[in-house]
Amino acid sequence: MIQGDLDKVDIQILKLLQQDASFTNKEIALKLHKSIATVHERIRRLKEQGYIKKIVAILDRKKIDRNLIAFSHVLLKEHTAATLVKFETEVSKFPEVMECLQMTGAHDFILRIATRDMDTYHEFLRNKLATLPNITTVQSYFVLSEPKSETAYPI
Amino acid sequence: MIQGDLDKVDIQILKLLQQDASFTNKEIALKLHKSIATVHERIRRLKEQGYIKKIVAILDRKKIDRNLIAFSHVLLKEHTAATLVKFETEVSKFPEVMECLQMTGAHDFILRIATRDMDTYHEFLRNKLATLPNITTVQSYFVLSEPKSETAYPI
DNA sequence: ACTGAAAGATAGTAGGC
DNA sequence: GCCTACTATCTTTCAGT
Repeated sequence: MIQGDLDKVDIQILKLLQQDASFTNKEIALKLHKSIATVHERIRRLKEQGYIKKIVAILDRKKIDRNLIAFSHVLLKEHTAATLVKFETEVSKFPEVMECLQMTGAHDFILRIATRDMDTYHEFLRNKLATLPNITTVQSYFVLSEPKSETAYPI
Repeated sequence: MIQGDLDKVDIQILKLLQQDASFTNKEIALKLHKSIATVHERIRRLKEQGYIKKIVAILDRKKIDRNLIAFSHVLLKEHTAATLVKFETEVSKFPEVMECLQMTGAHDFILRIATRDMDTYHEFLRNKLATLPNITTVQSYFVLSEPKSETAYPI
């Protein structure tokens, strides 16, 4: 199944809404040379069918005092199904963990951790992450700069 | 400066909009026990002052046929200012590159690459990424599963 | 700062092509 | 699948506290 049953107009709508979901139906209708009702119906369907998962606000993390982003590469001791699920469940409960990704290769999981600063990260590591059972190692890398940061998928 | 000049109500609004930006002012006003006009004015200010950078639609990547997410760890030959900027600029032009992060530690950059499948990634690597000057090595890791995936910062 | 109410714009619905 | 037209709801503004 390639691109489900999306036509050109659907793709254009998704492209626009990925960039800016505060476009009105009227604005989109103008850009795509369709009526407002058509655009409305398309978007309703794209939401209903799950192409659009949610509409969210993206904040400026520096302004809300989340200056440090860490990528923590985690290696576990065992890889039983139960161990993996347990780790995923527990680590997902920490609000500092924005992403938990199970990976191929040298590490089991990559975590994206947002904290105020290095001290706060250190605290998180010692008092939260490192207390989980079954962890072998955690290697921490930190974001120096973000030349590109997109939520939009190429379509 | 801790949390700029945001009060409790601002924080609550940001929390809500990070989770779901399609809440109406009325819904937010009800939740926070404020008037619609107050909520409206708060949100206007939060946008104007840059706390809210943008409102976007988050798509289901599997539905739009972006099944493979790769993290590509890139090491450059030189680290002159010109070299770094050149790399950042060029790599940011590729639509497959959703994120380009300069990192501390063993690698210079981590790239988040979204492609249809392994073949498409391989193609991207050979024909696009690996053609950039000054690259020493690219190590590719792939996402097996996403137990947690959030755009919302903890606040 | 916050509020209620008015005015204007938008989302959402219905019926027909 | 697309449209026009209508209604409900929401955003936005503003005078008043």
